[in-house]
Amino acid sequence: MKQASTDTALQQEAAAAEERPDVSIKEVAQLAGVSIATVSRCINKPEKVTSKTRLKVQDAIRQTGYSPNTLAQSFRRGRTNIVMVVLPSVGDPFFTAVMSGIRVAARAKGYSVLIEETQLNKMTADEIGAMLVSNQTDGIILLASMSPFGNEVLSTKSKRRLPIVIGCETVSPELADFPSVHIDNIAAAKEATNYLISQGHRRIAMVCGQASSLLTKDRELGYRAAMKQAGLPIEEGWVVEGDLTIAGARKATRILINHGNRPTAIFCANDEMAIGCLHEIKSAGLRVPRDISIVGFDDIRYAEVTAPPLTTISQPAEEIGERVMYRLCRRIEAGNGASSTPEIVPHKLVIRQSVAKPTS
Amino acid sequence: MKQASTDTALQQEAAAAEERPDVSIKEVAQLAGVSIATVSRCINKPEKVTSKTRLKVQDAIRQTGYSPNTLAQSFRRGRTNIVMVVLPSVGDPFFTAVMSGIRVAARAKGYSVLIEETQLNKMTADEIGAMLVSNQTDGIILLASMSPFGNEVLSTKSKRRLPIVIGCETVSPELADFPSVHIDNIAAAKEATNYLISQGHRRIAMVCGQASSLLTKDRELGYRAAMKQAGLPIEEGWVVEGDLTIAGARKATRILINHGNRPTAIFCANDEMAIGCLHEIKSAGLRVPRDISIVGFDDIRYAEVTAPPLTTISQPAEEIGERVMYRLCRRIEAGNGASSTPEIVPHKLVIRQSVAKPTS
DNA sequence: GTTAGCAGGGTATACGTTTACAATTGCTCG
DNA sequence: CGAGCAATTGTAAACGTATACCCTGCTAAC
Repeated sequence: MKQASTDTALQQEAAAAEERPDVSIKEVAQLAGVSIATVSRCINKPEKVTSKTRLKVQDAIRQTGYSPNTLAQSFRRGRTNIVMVVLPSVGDPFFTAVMSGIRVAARAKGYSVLIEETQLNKMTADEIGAMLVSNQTDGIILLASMSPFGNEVLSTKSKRRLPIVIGCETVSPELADFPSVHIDNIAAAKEATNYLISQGHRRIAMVCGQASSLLTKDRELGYRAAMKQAGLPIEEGWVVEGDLTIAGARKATRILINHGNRPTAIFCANDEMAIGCLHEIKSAGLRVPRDISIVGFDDIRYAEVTAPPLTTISQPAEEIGERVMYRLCRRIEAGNGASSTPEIVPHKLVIRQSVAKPTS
Repeated sequence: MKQASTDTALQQEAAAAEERPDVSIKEVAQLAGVSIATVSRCINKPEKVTSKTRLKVQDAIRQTGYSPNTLAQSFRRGRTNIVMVVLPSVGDPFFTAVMSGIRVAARAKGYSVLIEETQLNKMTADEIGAMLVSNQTDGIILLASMSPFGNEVLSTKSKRRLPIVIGCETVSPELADFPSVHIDNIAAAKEATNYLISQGHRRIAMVCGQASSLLTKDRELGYRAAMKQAGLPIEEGWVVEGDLTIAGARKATRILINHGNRPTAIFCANDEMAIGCLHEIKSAGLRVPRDISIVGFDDIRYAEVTAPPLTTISQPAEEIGERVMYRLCRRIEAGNGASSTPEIVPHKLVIRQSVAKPTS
């Protein structure tokens, strides 16, 4: 009896010291008078355990303030419940929208998400490799093209059976065995360009992204296809490269404004650049859309609050995020058995006020 | 000899099967003809090993395509080299700028970063707790106030010695033992308000953030202080709550526009809302700054491309991010011994064109 | 030539969990 | 009442790494 009361005191003490950093399953087992296996089962497969012992164990857990050591669990189970998403830049509102979608799906499935940027501090292929190799993650979502780093990195990981899915980015043929979800960038860019053409524009320029970005490369392809189809020439110097940022686009736009044969419309590979473009045109004392029309791409949330509001291609960003995350989950659960057909989601041309009929 | 050549063949095969998922340190040791301890030392403390054996081991590593199991390492060492950052929303350009700073510091220090949002799907206190408890991280950076969830969560973790630092957010007294880095929000808001007053405004309203956000609460405090100091009244209904989003601000602004005693200037608790405010005013057929002046807060990169460009308070976002990450590192390395004095970084009023003298 | 010192490498244990397998208990049914 | 079976619990091994400790052999100082 005396002994028992001492025990109780000790328990109280343990309870007071709540959340000591070092309570392990062992102490819980001891306190509950069961084996560690039983404690483990109580937590992971409660149905495998008598309600009586379960109660004992739950009490002990409460008293010790025990919570399982996630590191040990990850180690033992071989999974971390963390997924990595690789994107060009967290600053781009479009990608953050996709991230939102990813995140809600991740939460639903019990995953945390680790974010890596490729754009920031231009990573080397080695760094990318190192990044992918550190198996702290159960899978990877690529929102950024890895092609600048060589796709071998990917196939290597693929061999290692680390699930990878691709979002937004068009998938190059050699990566066809990765699931992907994205819009039809070529068709969308074509649609944007055709809209300008339908408004009477003939001198249409483009501010595209870096060559390294497949995604924007596709948009350039769509633009060129539309121009060709309409029998319109693309003058030397009408396709200039921004770097997907406002500043880059301003520089690019200045070139277009000073072009001997100034375009009456500019198609930008994303809205971020369209905003830069818009601002640069206004800074030059020209007016949008009267002097130059602009079409953007992505329909970020700032697109409708610019002056004038931006005509642009809208992508279902959150939806892409959710879908891509679910695809990844399927890959994690079912292995390479899970389907790898690309999932094409619909885009939409959103007409606002940055396009008018040309005056010249 | 024959045996040897067979071995070689096997090695080649292993090399071909590069990156098999299951090469462990054991196989490397066997191939190199040393113990696993030596292999481990070669990797972690190369100076503790003869260059001859080091070479042997490195060869073996190359041939097997071995890379250490990060999960096992984390488990053994008790650290993951992952830090978590908790912020209200990844969509806000200000926070993504802070994230950039965090990320460069993290990269420099060899950390990955895990992101959690509080705003998205309103988390419950329990969820927050669970989030913090999963010890997959070596430390936490809080860019969002935890006060809506009760600060006990934090003190609990603190007891567990999980390093926590606070960024951007003003630190409430009971959390004073956490290091923090932020601007003086009250002073900055005062400065913004005083600028409006100096331009002749007397009817100044404010669009503030949710009550749950200490950060924006401080800005409201600064605004009120400046008004009081200038002897200006704050009419009933002049302080309206946005939710830090464009949409929320538009709703709030509509109320202000329709106020019986319409303000001639509006101070917004962040730029995101200032953009919404700006747009709503223009939608109502009024002009900025002629009819209503606007001052924002944060100086996000869109602030200079609005029409008119936004007068706002600039924070050194990237710098805050870097500093806060370094503070966290010090906490991780030195424990609670590391200093916990708040680090105040300078803000700056950036005058653009959204403020004019009042006409009425 | 002997020994202290030391550096390099091996042996073996521990980290906290999960789980296959063994052992025990309790129960049912003949 | 005992055999057999199912349900429950215990035992112990394993995951891959890092490291404390020990052993070996070499060098240098006397």
